[in-house]
Amino acid sequence: MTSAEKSATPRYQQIKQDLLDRIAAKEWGIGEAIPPEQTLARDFGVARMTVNRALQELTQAGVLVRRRGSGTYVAPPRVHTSLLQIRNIADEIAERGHRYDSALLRLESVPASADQALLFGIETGAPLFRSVIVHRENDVPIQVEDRLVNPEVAPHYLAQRFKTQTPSAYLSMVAPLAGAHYTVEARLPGREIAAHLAISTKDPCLVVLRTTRTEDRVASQAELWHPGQLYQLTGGV
Amino acid sequence: MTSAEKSATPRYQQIKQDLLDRIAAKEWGIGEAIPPEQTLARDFGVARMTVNRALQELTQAGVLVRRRGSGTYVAPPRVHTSLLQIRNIADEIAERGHRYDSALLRLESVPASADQALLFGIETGAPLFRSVIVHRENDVPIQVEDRLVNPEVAPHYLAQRFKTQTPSAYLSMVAPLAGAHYTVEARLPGREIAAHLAISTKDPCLVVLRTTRTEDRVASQAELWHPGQLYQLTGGV
DNA sequence: GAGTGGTCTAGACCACAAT
DNA sequence: TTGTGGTCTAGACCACTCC
Repeated sequence: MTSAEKSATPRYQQIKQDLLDRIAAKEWGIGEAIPPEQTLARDFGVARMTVNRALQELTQAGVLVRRRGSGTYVAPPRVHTSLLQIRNIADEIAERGHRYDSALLRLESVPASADQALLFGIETGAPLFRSVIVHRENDVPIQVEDRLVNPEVAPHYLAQRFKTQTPSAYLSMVAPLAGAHYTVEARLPGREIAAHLAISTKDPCLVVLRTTRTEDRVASQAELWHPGQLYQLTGGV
Repeated sequence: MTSAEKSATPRYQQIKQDLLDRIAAKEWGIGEAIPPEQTLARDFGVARMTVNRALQELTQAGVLVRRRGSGTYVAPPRVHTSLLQIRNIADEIAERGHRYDSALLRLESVPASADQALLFGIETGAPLFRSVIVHRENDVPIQVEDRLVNPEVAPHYLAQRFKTQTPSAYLSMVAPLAGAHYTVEARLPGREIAAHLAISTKDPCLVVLRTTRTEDRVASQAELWHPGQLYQLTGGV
């Protein structure tokens, strides 16, 4: 290798990314075989074990399917249970034939706490954008969305008004989102959330914590608070 | 290598299992360091890369935490479930390296209400089987499972004891399950559920309502109650 | 039999943490 | 400086699939 250059990202990561890009570009269709390890190793100029690691991880992630003695294939897109298909709340309400509206309660820049800094990969105290919005269905509050946004991903976030477009729609417009991670739990609301939802602090809420990422960093973290009785996540297999 | 013996399971898998067992046996406590790769490689009599793979996978599974330059540590227990899969709670707990046990609280035949009759496609007042089980992880109640079962699908349901096999495992054994439907909501537990979960009636619970079907009818409907703070559903895209 | 993935080796150099 | 994990190499043998 002539190169003295140090790439920050390991070789197998680069290979994963390259393969992901080429799959996204439909270089290989669903169910189609990608080149064997030997070939990829030669093409990328690495040892077979390095390609193997990239392929193993993509397989574990459900992107590829491997069959010993046969080959490596592009996996069919995973059908996310609709439990996961947490949709744009405005669309969802419109689909029910109801009236949707929202109110922007906060839109500000806040210094990152240590935890937040770690999550977003920025320095503690560095600015993060924050929006708090209440979403209503037929005038009934149905979700309070408390969102932190990475300024590097959406530098003009604070200039939005979020009347015609939800933050999540805006974000997916300005930055291609590569993935999301969810947690769902039951919690009691604080005073402020309870007030916005027009419920008591003793009424249980369904809280969806959602982290979205672009290719290389965390774009946004949202806490979605719903009255437990009014809101349900549903899905099937 | 003198050995001609073929172990069906690969070496790194055996190493993973061995480490899981030793963690379960509290050979190393939470946050404590396990021996470095070098040492493990010597002890197991394998190359460092083989130990490395075992440790990588346990790290990815959340069992270990690794810090470059420092060491490998036993991760704090997670209490998570994938939204994506219908998993057996016993397996899930075992996978975390924890101790699972359960208690059968009720096992009876009940007359179907009108709603239930409609759901199961039987006549109102016709018998339905019902079981109530509390599932525990390291002696902490983590789920109360209140389940109704279609007697036509599992006629011998009441003869089970559900000690070594959960109802869901039993059902998928006696009847091929064709699909499932979920609802998740936040609710306050009634007196009985709260007692079984050892929480207060004011503590919010995450309730998963799950209906499973065979090819042609509803096999079972379950209410799975979890303490809101202890239990989270997680998923990603 | 040829080609594929699954696993394993015995080294190596590096970045980073602890000291 | 020493020890740790992170990565990579250039081979190897095997089980399996496909022809």
